Amino acid sequence: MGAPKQKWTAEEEAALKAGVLKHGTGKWRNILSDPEFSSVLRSRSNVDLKDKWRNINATAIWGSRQKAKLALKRNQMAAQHDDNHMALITVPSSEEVVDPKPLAIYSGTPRATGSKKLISRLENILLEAITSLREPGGSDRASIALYIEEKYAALPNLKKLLATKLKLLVANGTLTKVKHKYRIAPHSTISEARRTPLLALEGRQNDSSKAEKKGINLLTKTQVDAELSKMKSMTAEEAAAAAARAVAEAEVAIAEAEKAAREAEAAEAEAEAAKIFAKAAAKALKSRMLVTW
DNA sequence: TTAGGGTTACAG
DNA sequence: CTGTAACCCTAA
Repeated sequence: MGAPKQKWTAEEEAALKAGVLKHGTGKWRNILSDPEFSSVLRSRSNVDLKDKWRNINATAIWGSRQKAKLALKRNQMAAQHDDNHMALITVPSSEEVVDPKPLAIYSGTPRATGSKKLISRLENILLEAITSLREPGGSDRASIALYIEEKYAALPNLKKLLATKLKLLVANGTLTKVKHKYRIAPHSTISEARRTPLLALEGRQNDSSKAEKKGINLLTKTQVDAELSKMKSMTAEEAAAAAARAVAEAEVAIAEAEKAAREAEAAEAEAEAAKIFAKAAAKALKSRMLVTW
C-alpha cells in the first residue's frame, strides 16, 4: 500500500553524490548520519543509498556508452573520451590497518612540495578518474573534470582546484604530464598484466554527455568551503593512491593492447572483460593493500 | 552494516 | 513485452 515506489529526487541524488564525495563510497551509514545530508535523505536507508549509487554508476557506464554510440551515428562527432567508470578505490578512513608496504612504492616522493598530507579525498577521486577513464595516452583536464562532474556533484571551483591538484601531483611524481595529458606515473609493479587474451577494443565517444543530469549544483558556498577545509585536513591515504596507480597500470596495459587490436565494436564484451581483468588485478592487490571495489 | 544477487514496480 | 530503477534478501 503505502509505497508504490519512491523515486529519487534530484536533491536526494545530489546529497548522495556529495555524501560519497565527502565520506567515500561504502560509508552509507556515515553519509546518512551526517546532519548535512540526513535532512534530505531522511526517508532513505543506508541500503537505499547503496542501491541508488549502484544504479547511478550502472547507468553512467552503459548510458554513456550507448548514448555516445547513438550520437556517433547521428553526427560523426570525433572526440575521444572513454567513459568507463568501474574502478572505485576506497580505503578505511582512519583506524584501519595500513601496511607500510604500499607506501614503499611511493618511496620518498610525497613531500616534494613540502606538504605531508597531500593526498585528499579529491586526489583519490582524481586518481580514480584517470584510472577509470583508461585513456591510453592519459587524460586531459577536461576529461577528468567531466568525469568528476558527472559522477559526483559539481563543485563550483572544481576546475581551479583540479588544476592546482594536477600540478601538485605532477610535481610530486604521482602523475606524469605528456602534452596536456595526465596519466598515472609509470612504475611497473604489475607482474602479469600483459598476458591477457584481450578482445576487441573500445569505442570512441564524444564527451558532451553531461547534458542530461544537470541541476546537481545544490551546494552552497558555505558548504563548499567547509568541504575544502575538510579535504585539506583529511588523513593521508597513500595506500589507495598506490593501489590506484597499480591498478591503473593494469588497465592502461589493457587499453594499449586494445588499441593495438583496433577496430571491432564489441563494447559490451570489452567492458565485461576489462572489468573481469581489473577485478582480478584488484584482488591480487587487495591481499597486499587495502583496496575495495 | 555492506556488497551483491535477486525481485517487483513502473515507463516506454 | 522489455528495460530500468527502486526495493528485498542474505552472506560475510
